[in-house]
Amino acid sequence: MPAEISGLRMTRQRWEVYRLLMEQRDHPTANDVFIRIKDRLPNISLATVYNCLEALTAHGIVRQVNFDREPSRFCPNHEEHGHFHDRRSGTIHDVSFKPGINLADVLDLPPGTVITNVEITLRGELPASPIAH
Amino acid sequence: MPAEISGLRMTRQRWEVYRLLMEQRDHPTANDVFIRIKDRLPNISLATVYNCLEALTAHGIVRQVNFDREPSRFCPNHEEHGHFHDRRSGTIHDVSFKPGINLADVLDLPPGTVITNVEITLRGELPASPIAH
DNA sequence: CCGATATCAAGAATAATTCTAAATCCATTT
DNA sequence: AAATGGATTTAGAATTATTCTTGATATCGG
Repeated sequence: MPAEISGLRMTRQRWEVYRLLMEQRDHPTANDVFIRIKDRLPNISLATVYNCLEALTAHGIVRQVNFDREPSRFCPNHEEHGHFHDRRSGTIHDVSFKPGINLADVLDLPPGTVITNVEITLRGELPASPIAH
Repeated sequence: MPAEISGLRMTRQRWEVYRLLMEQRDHPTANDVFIRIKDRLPNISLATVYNCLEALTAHGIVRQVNFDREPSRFCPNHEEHGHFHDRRSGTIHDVSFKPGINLADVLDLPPGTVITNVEITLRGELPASPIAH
């Protein structure tokens, strides 16, 4: 366990939360993390999971993703990306821009606008997998 | 008051909620609507405001907009557009794509993906108004 | 006008998240 | 190593936006 990541001192709990997000990249909720992490930290509390996720988020180590008013989900992907929620499977997928595309270039914003944060969420259906039939 | 809009039967309450959203396009929350609408409907309940907003949303007459986990906001703008939250003033502005830009063209999605819903939210700072100095 | 159905109102219930207070941990100094 | 002080963890209470429940009220077709 590193002593710190991005200036955030690592504790056992923060490290295990971070590790779980890195290993299970399906955008779990705080409660999902709480349930899954009990293998390794049987005594952790839900409040601590929230604390850890908040600390990791505040330091830019993980990203909080919201779909409408559903429970927040968390992912450790640093690339600028959006999220696609597949109605059919209920799974969430990272979506990036096509190479060379810059968000500021496609949006109609006054010149000089500073964008500090972007959230793009999509819902729909992915095509049936070409491998699957 | 029309008998219905987009297949939704208009009631006094729904009509006033709708009218308020059309007239005050600053993306109010349900509670904002509740407070503002008391002039016209002193006996309306917050639950009814929620009911009306839900009915209007379900019929595509207004749109529910979420910023992180803040209270939902509502707007009657039907154009495909995103929302920019200006940190300096706290105001929310509609943002559209530049003419000719199609979201599906700039995102890296598998061919055949069906997008049913898009939400784009931005945070940042608008430039100081060029008129203002 | 009458009955069926939809809507409204008031307050209780829900659920995600945050807060509180006490216990514990950890790094540093004595 | 013990003491100190600050950060972290824990458990449970509190908060808050929203939804649900129930009974009352309004509305529509006949």
